[in-house]
Amino acid sequence: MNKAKQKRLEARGWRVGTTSDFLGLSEEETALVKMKLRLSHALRVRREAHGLSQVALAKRLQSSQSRVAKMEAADHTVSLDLLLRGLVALGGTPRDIARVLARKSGVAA
Amino acid sequence: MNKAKQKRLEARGWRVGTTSDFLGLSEEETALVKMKLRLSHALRVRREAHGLSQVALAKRLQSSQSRVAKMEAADHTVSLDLLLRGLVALGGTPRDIARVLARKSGVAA
DNA sequence: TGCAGCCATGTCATATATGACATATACTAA
DNA sequence: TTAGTATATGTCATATATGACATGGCTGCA
Repeated sequence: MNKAKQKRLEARGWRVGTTSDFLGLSEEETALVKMKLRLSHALRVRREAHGLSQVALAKRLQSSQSRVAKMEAADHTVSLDLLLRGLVALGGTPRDIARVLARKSGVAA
Repeated sequence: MNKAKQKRLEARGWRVGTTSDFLGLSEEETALVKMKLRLSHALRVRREAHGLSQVALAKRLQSSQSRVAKMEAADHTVSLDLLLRGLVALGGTPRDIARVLARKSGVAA
């Protein structure tokens, strides 16, 4: 179980341990993981809202299906950069993306 | 003159050409550049607010002075990732950072 | 039974970002 | 002047992220 999955469970209300530092997550690491999870979740929600498959989004991004899958899984090999580019490719504006980052639960569209 | 500097001038009100696509910036590229500029500006503002030199911040980030300088210059060799890590290292929360992304002008603290 | 579309996951060669270093400029104080 | 501090900028070896590919699971449909 890696940190990302760990954090995702918690974000969905599982309250593993004391929410934050179950495994040695520094405060700064948790902030980054939190952002990553929000972005990756929003990516999936929006991709589906657009009726696109991972393959279709990958084409827009000049990337590959496997990478899109990893993006949505908040894989540790995926940068925040790439997630931001993904959201932008789905029509997200800076203001949109700001809302995603600020939101506690990844709401729709 | 690269795209970043181009965009920064414009953000400060220079209105180079027709603001946006003076050089062939796609809409998606401008969104990303916009975010980068807001983050880099916020980084400088906050670093100074904390009374830190670039060297001091670099130490916190386990990076180097030159890289911090490039971060604040929105250099093309700097990722959004690194900028986000920089802001987090200065105490920025996801919500804080969201405000930075949404803001038109990089306000303080 | 296929078979096709969609997604997950692992591997790998290469592209890109990064820290470190050198060096330059600007400003201040002695 | 010289010295010290802060910042800017270019280069480079290496670390990391990326696209591509292979493969497997799952669902629905012929």
